[in-house]
Amino acid sequence: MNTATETPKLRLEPFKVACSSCNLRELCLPVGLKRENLERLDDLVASRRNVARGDSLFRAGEVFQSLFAVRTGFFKTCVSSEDGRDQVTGFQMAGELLGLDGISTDHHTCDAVALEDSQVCIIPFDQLEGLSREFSELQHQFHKIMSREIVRDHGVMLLLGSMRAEERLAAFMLNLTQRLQARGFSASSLILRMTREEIGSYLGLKLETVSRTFSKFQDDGILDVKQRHIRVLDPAKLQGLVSGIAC
Amino acid sequence: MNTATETPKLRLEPFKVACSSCNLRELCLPVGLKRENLERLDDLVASRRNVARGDSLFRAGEVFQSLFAVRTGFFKTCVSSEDGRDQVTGFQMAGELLGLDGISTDHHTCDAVALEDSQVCIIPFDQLEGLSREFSELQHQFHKIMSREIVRDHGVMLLLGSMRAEERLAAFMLNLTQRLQARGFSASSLILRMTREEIGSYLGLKLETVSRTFSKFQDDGILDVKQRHIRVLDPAKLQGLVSGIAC
DNA sequence: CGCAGGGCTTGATCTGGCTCAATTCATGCG
DNA sequence: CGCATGAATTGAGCCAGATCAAGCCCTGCG
Repeated sequence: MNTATETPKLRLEPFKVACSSCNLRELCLPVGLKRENLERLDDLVASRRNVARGDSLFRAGEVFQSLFAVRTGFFKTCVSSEDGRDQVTGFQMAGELLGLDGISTDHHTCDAVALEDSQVCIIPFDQLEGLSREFSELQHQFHKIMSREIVRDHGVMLLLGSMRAEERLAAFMLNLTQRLQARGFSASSLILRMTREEIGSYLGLKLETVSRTFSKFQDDGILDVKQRHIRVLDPAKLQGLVSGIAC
Repeated sequence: MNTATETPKLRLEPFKVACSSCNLRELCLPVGLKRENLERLDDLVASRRNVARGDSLFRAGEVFQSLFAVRTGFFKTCVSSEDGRDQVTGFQMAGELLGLDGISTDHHTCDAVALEDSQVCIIPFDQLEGLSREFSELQHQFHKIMSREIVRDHGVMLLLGSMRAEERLAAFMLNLTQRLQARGFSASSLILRMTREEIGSYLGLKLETVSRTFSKFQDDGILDVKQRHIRVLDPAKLQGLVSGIAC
């Protein structure tokens, strides 16, 4: 059926993508690993899992066994309180790790939900601990990743604890574009994978406030907003808002 | 001068407190360590540092070299944004670790300030990584501690993102009493080491709101508040507020 | 194609927590 | 001891963002 568009096979490509040849290796767990140790990591991170949009990768309460590295797609994580309140704690894109919260009690403490069809690499945690006892670079990189998550969380606390709606959304958009840029995407044009309500939950705002603030940024010539299609027209003004300039 | 109250010296006590004989070892880094490995940890955590009330243990921007375990006293950590906004990200008491944020960039990203005269154990981080490559129990316990910090941060995000002032203060008081209780203190009577402003910063509220909410809890018979002396009269009502009951 | 339903926008109104301000209280210091 | 100073309380008024409500847009499905 597909013969007309058959791709040329110049060399034998491994069917699965290994860490050692993954284009995310400079963002993900393998950072700083030597060639030979990278191959040991390949053995460990041997399997992958597809998660369809809307499905959850894991849920709070489930037993924790593995970390997951996002290969493609986009996730949100959310915690919920006893009385059903829900809080989005983060959005994860390619190269970012999911499941770190589960180490503390051997059970996941949040839900991870795919916001588009996604694929993750499965990293069995006991094996990761084993390998990181052998390679100090892997050990250190893993510690850095956990620490980075803590630092990120502190930043979100600062945002939630002391910023106004406009500043929160500006900080959010800036963070998103920076992370997309680090992955080779345009810093000025993007498609939001999450709803206004999910953004609102993350930023401690109601969806109407998020929507209104987007509209205001549009009026101010900072963004061009067409539903989930966003164009950043004036990144300097966004930065200014976050820094408290243009109060 | 003190001869009348001289304590009997039945056996030779080491002058310094070692991890292996520390009464916090069930809360701190040594959890799960075997006897013989504990002694290796003693060598690593060999020195301590006194921090007077109001002084900082470290500041954002300083080079990160060591973690610190609170031995006695009480700390706050706070991050600040470019424009000088300040956010308290946590309060730390005996047995809790400070400095985890520094691993990610080799520089501290927050200030740690003693809220009363305190003493910390110094844990050189490269040595900790070395030892945790030898002992998987130490490695795992350290990972659990980092993960627990992430889980705690997510809880704070939930609080900041979706709770009302009363619920926030109730959650805060409950958390504080539980941690004090785990350390052998009364769960019903405590002295706050921080100001209303610091509580407010942590909870995303203004100091006046914190003060008013304390007064309301007093009126409702939930707490007895005399400045920084707090008596918990009705822990069930506190719990109810957090759980969204008694709306 | 038409319609259902979820997501988004926008308007009107309300309110919890903020701001500003005045006192009181506790503590440490000359 | 008395005073200075920072911390806490309390009141009055206000406003950013929540809530309630209506309508629009886009997508997918029968």
